[in-house]
Amino acid sequence: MKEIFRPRENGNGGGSGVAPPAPAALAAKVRTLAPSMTRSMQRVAEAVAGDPAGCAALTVTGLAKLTGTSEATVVRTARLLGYPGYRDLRLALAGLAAQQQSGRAPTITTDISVDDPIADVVAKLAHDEQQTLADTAAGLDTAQLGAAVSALAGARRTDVYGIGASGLVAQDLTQKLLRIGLIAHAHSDPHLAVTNAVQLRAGDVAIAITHSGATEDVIEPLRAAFERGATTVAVTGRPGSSVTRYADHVLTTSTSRESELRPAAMSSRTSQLLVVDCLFVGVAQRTYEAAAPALAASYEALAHRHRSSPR
Amino acid sequence: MKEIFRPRENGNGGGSGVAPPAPAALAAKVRTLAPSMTRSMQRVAEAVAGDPAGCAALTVTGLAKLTGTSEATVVRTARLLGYPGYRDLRLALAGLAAQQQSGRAPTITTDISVDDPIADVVAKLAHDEQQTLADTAAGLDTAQLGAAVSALAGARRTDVYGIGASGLVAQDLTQKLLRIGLIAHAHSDPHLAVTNAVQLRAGDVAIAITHSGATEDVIEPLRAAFERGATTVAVTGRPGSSVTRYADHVLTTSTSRESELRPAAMSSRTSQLLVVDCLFVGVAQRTYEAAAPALAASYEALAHRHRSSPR
DNA sequence: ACCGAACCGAAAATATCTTTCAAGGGTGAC
DNA sequence: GTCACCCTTGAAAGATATTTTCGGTTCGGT
Repeated sequence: MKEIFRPRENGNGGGSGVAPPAPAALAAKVRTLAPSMTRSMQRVAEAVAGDPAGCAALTVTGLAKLTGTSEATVVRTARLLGYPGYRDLRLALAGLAAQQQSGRAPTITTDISVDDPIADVVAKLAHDEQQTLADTAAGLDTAQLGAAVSALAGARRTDVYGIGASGLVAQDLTQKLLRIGLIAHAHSDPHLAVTNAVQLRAGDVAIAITHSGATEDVIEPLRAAFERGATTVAVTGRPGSSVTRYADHVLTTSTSRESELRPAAMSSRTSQLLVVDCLFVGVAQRTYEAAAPALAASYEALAHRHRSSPR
Repeated sequence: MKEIFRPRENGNGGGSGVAPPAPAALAAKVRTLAPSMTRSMQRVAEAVAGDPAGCAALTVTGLAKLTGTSEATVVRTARLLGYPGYRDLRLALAGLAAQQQSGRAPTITTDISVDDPIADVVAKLAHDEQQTLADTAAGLDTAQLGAAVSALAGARRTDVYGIGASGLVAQDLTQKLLRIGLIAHAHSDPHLAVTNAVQLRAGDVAIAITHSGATEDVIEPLRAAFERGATTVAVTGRPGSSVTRYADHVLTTSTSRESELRPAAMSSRTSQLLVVDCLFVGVAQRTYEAAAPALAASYEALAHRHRSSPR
C-alpha cells in the first residue's frame, strides 16, 4: 500500500512543494504543460481538456482506448497535471464539468416558445417563478404587512374574497388560518360574498385578492365590509387600482412579464401565495401560544387518513 | 428485495429510461428520499448532503467508517439516490462541491422563529420557496413529465384528485386545462371522485396529487381509474409511496425541511404548483393550434368583469 | 550502424468497489 | 406472550478499476 497522498494535504511545507490539485483551472494547466508532454500524453490531455464531462464518465481503460494509448500513459498524464493519480483527476474533471454546466445556465432569459423541449420549459418556469418571488419579497411593504397581520391576529372573524385563480389563493389562506384556530371563510360566489360581508363589523377583517385590482365581484364585498367598519386588506398587483380605494392596507404583489404560453395568472398566483404565506406565518407568530397546539392537533387528526407506506 | 442491478458504465440510453444520475439536485433528492431510507442509510445520506466535498474525497471504506456503517450500506444508499454505484455518486459529489464552491453560498439557512421581525419572515419565506422551486426543477424527471403531457394532450377527459392543500393545486390545474379547451374536473370529495373515476377508460387521464403519497382518499380514485385502463399520473413527494403503485407516470415534488412555523404543506404546494404549471405549458405547446385561441377567448370573456381602473 | 535514453503499452500487483450471505432486530400474527 | 417472518446490516468473498512494473520499441547522437 502506497497511499502517500490522501485528502489531508495541507502539510505542504516540504521543499519540493508540489502544486495542490487544481480545482477548475484545468484547461490552463493543460496549455501550460502541453509542451513538456510527450505525444501520447498530449493526446490524453487534449481529450481531457476538450470534453471534461465525457472523460469524467470514463475509466482509465476507457480513456486509454479512446485516445489510443495505454492506462499507464493516462496515469502519467494525470500525475503531470498535478494529481496523485487518475482517480483524482477524474474527480476534478467531474467538478469542472459541473461548473461549466451551471455557468451555461443564464440562458433562460428568453420566453417560453412553442417548440421548447420539455426540459427547457421546466427550467424557464422555475426561473420565472423564482424571479417573481424575489420581486415580490423586495416590493412588499412590511409596514402594511405588519398592520394586516395585527388586524388578523385580533379579528373576531375573517372573510377572504377571490375569484378564479385568486379564489384558490383565498382558499389557501383560509385553510391555513383555520388550522391555527382562527375563524376564516373564503368566498368565491359574489352574491354570497356580499351577503356575508355586510355581517362584518369593526374588529373583523376582510381580505380581497385580485391581481388586476379591478375585479368587480371582489371589490363589491370588500367595499361592503369597508363601509361596515371592518379592517380591509387588498392583495393586488396594481397598487393604484379600484380595489385599493376600500382597503385599509394594501399588499402589493409583483407582476412579471407574461407571454402567450405563460399567462399572468401564473406569476400572480406565485406572488399572491407568498404574500398569503407571510400573512399566515406572521399571524402564527403573534398567536403562537394558541397556534402551535392547533397546528399539531390538525396534523394529528389527519394521520389516520394515511395508509402506512410500504417502503 | 433481490438487489439486481448491473453496474453498466455510461449506459444511459436504455429503453426503460430510469432516472439519470442527478447532476446537482442531490440535496433535494436526499430530502425527498430520506423518509424511505433506513437508519444507517440516512446517516450516509446526511453525511453526503452535509459535506459533498469532504465525502467526494473518501473511498467507500472511508465513508463507511466515517458514518459508522459498512461499505454495503454506502453502496445501497448510492443506488437509492439513483446512481449505478458509489463511484458515480462520488463523481456527482465532486461536481456538486465544485458548484457550491463557485456559487457563493451566503444562503439563509436559519429557520423562521417566533420572534423574527416581519421583514425577516418575508425574506426567509421567499428564499425557502425559491429553494423549493430549484430543487423541484432539478429533480423532475422530464421523461415522465413528457409522457404525462402526451397523455393529457390526447385525453378524452381528465380527472384530478386532491384533498386539502393539494386539492387547491388540483383545482388550479383544472382551471388551466379548461382554459385551453380540455375537459378536466377536479375532485376533492372522495366518494364523488371514485364515482367519477370508474367512468374513465383507456385514453382518459387521472391525476392524483398528494404530498405524502399515502392519502387514501386520493389513492382510491386513482386506483379505480387505473383499473379501468385510464392513464394515471401521480404527483407526490414520496416516489416510493403507495400512490405510485397505481400510477403510470410519477412526478416527484421536492420536500424541503419543514419547521413548526413552516409546515410541509407550504413547500409542497409550491413544488406541486410548479409541476402543474409544467404540465399545463407542456400541454399548451402540444395543442398549440387549439390552445392559443382558447386562451385568448377566455381572456376576452373576462374583460367586462373588470372595472376600468382609475388614473 | 551502434548505443543510450526516453517513451510506451501489456500484464502483474494493488486498491477499490460490488455482491453475497448469514446474523441480528423488530413487527405483526396468532 | 410467543413465534415466524421480513427487513436491516455488516463481514467477507468476488469483481473492477487503478497503479506499478518491466521489457520492447523508437529516435537521436555519434
